[in-house]
Amino acid sequence: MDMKNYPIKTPQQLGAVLQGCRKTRQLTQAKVGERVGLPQKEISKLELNPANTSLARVFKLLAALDMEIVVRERGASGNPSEW
Amino acid sequence: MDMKNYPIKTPQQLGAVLQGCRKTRQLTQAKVGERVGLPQKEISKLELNPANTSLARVFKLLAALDMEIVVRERGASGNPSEW
DNA sequence: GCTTTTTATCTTGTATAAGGGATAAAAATT
DNA sequence: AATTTTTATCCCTTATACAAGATAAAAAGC
Repeated sequence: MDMKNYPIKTPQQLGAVLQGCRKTRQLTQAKVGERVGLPQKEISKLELNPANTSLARVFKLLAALDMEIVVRERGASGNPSEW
Repeated sequence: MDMKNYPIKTPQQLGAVLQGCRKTRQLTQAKVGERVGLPQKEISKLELNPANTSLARVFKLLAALDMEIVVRERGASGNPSEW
């Protein structure tokens, strides 16, 4: 399952995708944490249980991974139900 | 400027896009708040100053607007520098 | 199997977001 | 321009995310 262009509807899905991106880049939680100024445990929490983490934090992580997001209507191309 | 497929790199950009989606649907902050079980003022804050709002809240709002997000590498198609 | 690395989970203290309630300010409608 | 609707901003209390520090648990490497 490709992480790319995967439609995300829940915090947990986002956490999983961020974890995938980090692994793709061969980075440890500690390394990423350094980049964004967070302790390793916070990266862990963000990947596993991100529901209550702040947007600021998420966007910092996205930047560190050279990623961005796009908002679109549900059911647009890439929807699993069409795969 | 079209909200659709607009690359988002900051919480504020996301807030603005969410506001745009809401207006497109002709919904007031109060109406949207009803849908997601939040008072109007919280919607206001989320649109204007979303940095410290939680993912859970954002995804609730996305659902109420029938939207989803996608994560992708920066500089992918749709990047303003290519427009 | 043992060691090292990586990730997950505790505790405690502190800062701040959330939410009710109220209201000011701004925009829209007539 | 007056009224109604919509949005932004106060106060106050409560709940909880955050952070540091420590450590357990799991994975990877030898």
